[in-house]
Amino acid sequence: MPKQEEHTALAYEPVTAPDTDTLDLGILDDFIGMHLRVAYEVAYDDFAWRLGDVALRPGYFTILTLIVRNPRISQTQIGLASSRDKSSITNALRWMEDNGYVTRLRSAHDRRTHLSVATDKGKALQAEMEAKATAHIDVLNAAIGPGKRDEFVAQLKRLIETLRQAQTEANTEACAQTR
Amino acid sequence: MPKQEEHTALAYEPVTAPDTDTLDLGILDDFIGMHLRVAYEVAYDDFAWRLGDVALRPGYFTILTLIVRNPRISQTQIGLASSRDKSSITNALRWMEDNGYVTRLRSAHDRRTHLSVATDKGKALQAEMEAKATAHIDVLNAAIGPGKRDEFVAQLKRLIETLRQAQTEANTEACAQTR
DNA sequence: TATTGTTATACTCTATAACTATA
DNA sequence: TATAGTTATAGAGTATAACAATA
Repeated sequence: MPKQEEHTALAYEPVTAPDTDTLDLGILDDFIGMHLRVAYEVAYDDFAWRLGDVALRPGYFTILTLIVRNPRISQTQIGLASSRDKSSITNALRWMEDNGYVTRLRSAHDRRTHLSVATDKGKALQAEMEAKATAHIDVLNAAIGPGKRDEFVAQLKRLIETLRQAQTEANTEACAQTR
Repeated sequence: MPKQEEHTALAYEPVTAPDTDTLDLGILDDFIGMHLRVAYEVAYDDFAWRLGDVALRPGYFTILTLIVRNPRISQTQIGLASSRDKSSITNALRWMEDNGYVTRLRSAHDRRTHLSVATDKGKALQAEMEAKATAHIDVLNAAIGPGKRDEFVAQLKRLIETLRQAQTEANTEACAQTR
């Protein structure tokens, strides 16, 4: 028995595939989640492509920008502002420190917190990335439509807020029922 | 030397973190890529939560829907329509076949292509998922704004199209320069 | 030569849980 | 007890590249 047959029971019938150009997407055309995934992917790839030689990965731009604009920001704050868990911040921050983009201090008021500050090299890198981010955003804005950027971003934010609230409420209910 | 100091040169100075509520996001507020990532995440989580007991993962909904609405669709066609590589389709399809949701035939016209058809069980599952997807989409639409759904989706699609074209053109140029 | 699907492998991004040190 | 950050680990989702069968 050929290995392939282990998982597939192929019938050899005179059948043909539907026409690729007229596939019926049904509900998928309105299924925002799919479009969000693909949009995120192409946006990520475009920014990564524009960064080119610049060493940082796209995801690190967010973190470095937060540090440059908010000296002595803590890692918990970075996580909150970038919607990532603190454990996801640690690796990025270590890489930035190892490569001389960031220095970490320790708060005198609470010796648990590590406060990040950008070095001159870090500030220069952030400026370089921000210039490429601006070009990237310009292309996105053109695609979204002239003057439509603000509303589009507002819609994305409202989407995020609403779903987070719905989740929080669902959790609260689940807890209440356990009691 | 404490292990921690291998990577961090902490200075013990009297410094404090900035105020969490007034962090300066700078360009990040307009950085659509970040919002797209988070929006995708919360949308994915919301749909996964709504699916609950239903066995399929959110990503499989797209594939199963394509098969139900386009009987005898090929795996390459599924990949194209869902913006995924054919190798990513294989695993999903094997799982669906192993669990009796899908049957695969082979085209008589081109014996390389495997054509997928949903079983009754598969159709029932797709209907169940689609009902939950509808509720999910309703919440998203409310957040986006009444009557704004179509434009929002159109913007996402245009964004995807534009960036893909830009990438294609860049590749073409790169090839031309190699000659 | 090109294409369909399979396989093995690996990568990115991210989270969870257990831990240390501080509070 | 609770919080900040670290670490080890794992998971989801996806792609790349080499391959066999077929065109």
